[in-house]
Amino acid sequence: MLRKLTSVSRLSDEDIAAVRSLPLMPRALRADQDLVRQGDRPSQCAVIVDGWAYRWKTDRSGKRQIIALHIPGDMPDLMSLLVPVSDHTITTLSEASVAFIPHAAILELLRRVPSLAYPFWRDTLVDAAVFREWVVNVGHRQATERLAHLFCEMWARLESVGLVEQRGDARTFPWPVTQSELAEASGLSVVHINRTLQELRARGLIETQRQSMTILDWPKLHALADFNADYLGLEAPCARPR
Amino acid sequence: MLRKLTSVSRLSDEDIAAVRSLPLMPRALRADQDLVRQGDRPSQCAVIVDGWAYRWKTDRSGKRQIIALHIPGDMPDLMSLLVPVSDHTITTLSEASVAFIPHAAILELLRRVPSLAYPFWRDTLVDAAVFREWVVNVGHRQATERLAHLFCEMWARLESVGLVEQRGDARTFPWPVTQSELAEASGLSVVHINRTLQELRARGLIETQRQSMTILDWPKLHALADFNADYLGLEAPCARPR
DNA sequence: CGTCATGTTGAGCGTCATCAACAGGAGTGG
DNA sequence: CCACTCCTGTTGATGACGCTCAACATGACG
Repeated sequence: MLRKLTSVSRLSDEDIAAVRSLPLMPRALRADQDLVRQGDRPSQCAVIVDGWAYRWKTDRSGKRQIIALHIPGDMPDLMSLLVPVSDHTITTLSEASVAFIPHAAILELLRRVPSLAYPFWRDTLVDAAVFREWVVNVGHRQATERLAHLFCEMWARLESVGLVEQRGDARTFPWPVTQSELAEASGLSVVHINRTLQELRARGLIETQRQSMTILDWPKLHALADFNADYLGLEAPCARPR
Repeated sequence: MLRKLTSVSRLSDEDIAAVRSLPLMPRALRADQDLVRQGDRPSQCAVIVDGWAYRWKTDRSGKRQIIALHIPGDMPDLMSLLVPVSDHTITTLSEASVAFIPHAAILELLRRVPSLAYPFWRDTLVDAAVFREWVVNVGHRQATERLAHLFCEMWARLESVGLVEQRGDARTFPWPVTQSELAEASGLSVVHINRTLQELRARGLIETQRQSMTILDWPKLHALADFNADYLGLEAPCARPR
């Protein structure tokens, strides 16, 4: 599982072994548990091994905005290594198993093998690219396109870690996200999410099952969303310097 | 000017000298010139010495979404060091002077002084934090609060590089952003921007001059925006590892 | 069998987009 | 110096997209 960490990030060589040597503190979590709270000063980073998590902020009025969804292989608080105080909360979306790695161990590793900083750094850059795309998404796409884009993104990310299933044209993947969480992630109301999902279903683009989602017509969904996966940095794992 | 690069980023010591030794290729640009285009593979990073720039993406229909505003001291395409292909375009907003630094020189510097990677890395993390806040901003704030938040953010960033002027309660700073650019940055229409600005002026919160803006009532604007500057990582420059 | 979380539907209304027109200033060329 | 154009800001009218409130349906779970 942890191999994803590096393979998703980008190519590496025998320092995969070095990364593997990092001490992992595995932990099983139920849904809706906080990994990191806003204002915390974590002393370790979390790697999601199984299950989903999300990051969110809240405003004065108490309404939440989900700013990122995280799937197995992600290190949602890698930033805590360098930015001491977290500016948001990270919560499990489903049952999840998470491995914690002490900051000290990572820093020590980077001291021994300085060039390993690049893959981690690049991971945070891809993270930032995803945020940029979310700005575009919530900034000026209509509800249907907005959801379509989100589904395309999540499909692409899940696909890169082998968590999708393709049968004919249908692409199925786990989807533990409720409509109200989807509303908080997309900046729409629950009611409107509901109707927009119905529209996407009626147009034959997607299908939802209990805890999973199926994209029935990828070309159309893709076109509707105006989706371009480049920003995910998945296809061109960068030859890292040094 | 370049001292801002490190001072804004975070504390450093005598390797400021090392950073200073980087070869700079200064260039004067007029407004509306592209620094980097979507799809480019830059071989150098840009540091904004004077003037403003912005990053944007466009969708199929041709409408632009501005995803970031950049001010003197920023390195808007630092990411190009590790992510070869740019997923967006960077354009000058005003007349600007920009210094370019070859990737090779930065990589060489980091090879000599590996721990210098941390300040640069942290810079990209703060960048990402700003994107997260933009997601919240365009995701679920109303027009007036959205603009108020943007003004607070830009004030805070400009203040940190000494580009604001305070006379009594009034805080004045350069503002080369037209209303239609503001619309593209905030995901609102030009017309609505215009009316929202009028409202902010009518409520005595801000005042706009030709190329500058004045915050007349910071407490009220701040409260309206629900602004919390923590995410900018300015007050707690992190003691860097190693 | 009740409770709770989630999903679904309807009605009414508000925020904000769109379309259109116009005003003022800056720069340009005659 | 005077059109002229272009860019920016401003205003009005109209309506759509999406929100809110409210009620109800469904399944999971104890």
